[in-house]
Amino acid sequence: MHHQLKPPEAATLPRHLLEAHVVWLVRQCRSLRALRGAHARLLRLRLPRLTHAFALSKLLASCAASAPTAAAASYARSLFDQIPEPTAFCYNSLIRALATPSNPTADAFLLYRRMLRAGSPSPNSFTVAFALKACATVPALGEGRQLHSQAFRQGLEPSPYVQTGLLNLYARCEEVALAKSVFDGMAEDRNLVAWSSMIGGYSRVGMVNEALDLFRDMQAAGVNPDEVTMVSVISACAKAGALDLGRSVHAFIDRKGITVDLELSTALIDMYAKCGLIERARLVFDAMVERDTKAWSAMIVGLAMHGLAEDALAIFSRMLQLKD
DNA sequence: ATAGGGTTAG
Repeated sequence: MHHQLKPPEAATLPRHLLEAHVVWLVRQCRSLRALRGAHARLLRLRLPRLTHAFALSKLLASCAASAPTAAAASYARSLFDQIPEPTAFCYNSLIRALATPSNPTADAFLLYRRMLRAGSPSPNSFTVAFALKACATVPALGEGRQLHSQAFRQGLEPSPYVQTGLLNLYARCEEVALAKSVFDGMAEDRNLVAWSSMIGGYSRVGMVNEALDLFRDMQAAGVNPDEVTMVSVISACAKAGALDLGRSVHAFIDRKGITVDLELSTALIDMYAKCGLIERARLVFDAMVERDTKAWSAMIVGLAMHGLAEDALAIFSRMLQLKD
């Protein structure tokens, strides 16, 4: 009954009901295409001006929360441009949507700067957190450092989302000393994301002992690792070529009931291959319910490293067959 | 009025 709302009815309904309808309609959308469809239907309702702005904001936020693609970014920009007086919420959503891997220029950062220059609306912790994420995606260390000092000046630095955003930015930029100083400053607020990000940073630069020590500290601090944490821990074992350790970490994963998802399976394949247990790598690969290009590649590269060229080519053919 | 951090191969 909700979806049968017609323009003549829309004009007579109270605003909160129209807004509820907008929320309901946007929440149904599972894809950009669906979002565009909802947009078209909302336009036909000829909503009052304020409700229309509300609808555009909701569409924009949903677009920003969808898969970070170039298409989502450009649709988000077009939505933003239709909003007469964008609020901080709108800016935040667009900054979030612009943080795509296919958007190598720091557009999100430029928009943040434009917001600052205009003087209004004022950025909040969401703005900084999304902008930091964009800088981490690029990655853009210089822009991220500017965000850091501005966040400090605006008193937004204490937000845990800003903290983890900074930590992650530095970790992704391989600035482990900077990442560590943010991490140390978090003291009481160190949550799962902060621990995972810091462990990931150490693992990325090959500081495997630091990564593994931190993994132990994390457990001592009573924070339970999840599958994302374990990807970095397994990757540290792979880089160290530490088979015994890798096996015991794998046993830990099973014992704790941590989900071995696509990413963790790929990390395990890589670890077993690098540590010399290609058959265990193959077992993990065979047990996977879905495989992406990285999973196939980890298996193929692993077999190739072990001199199993024919097996590698056989897997490659299987991969090609499944593609079409 | 509405929203949010972390993951892997070569």
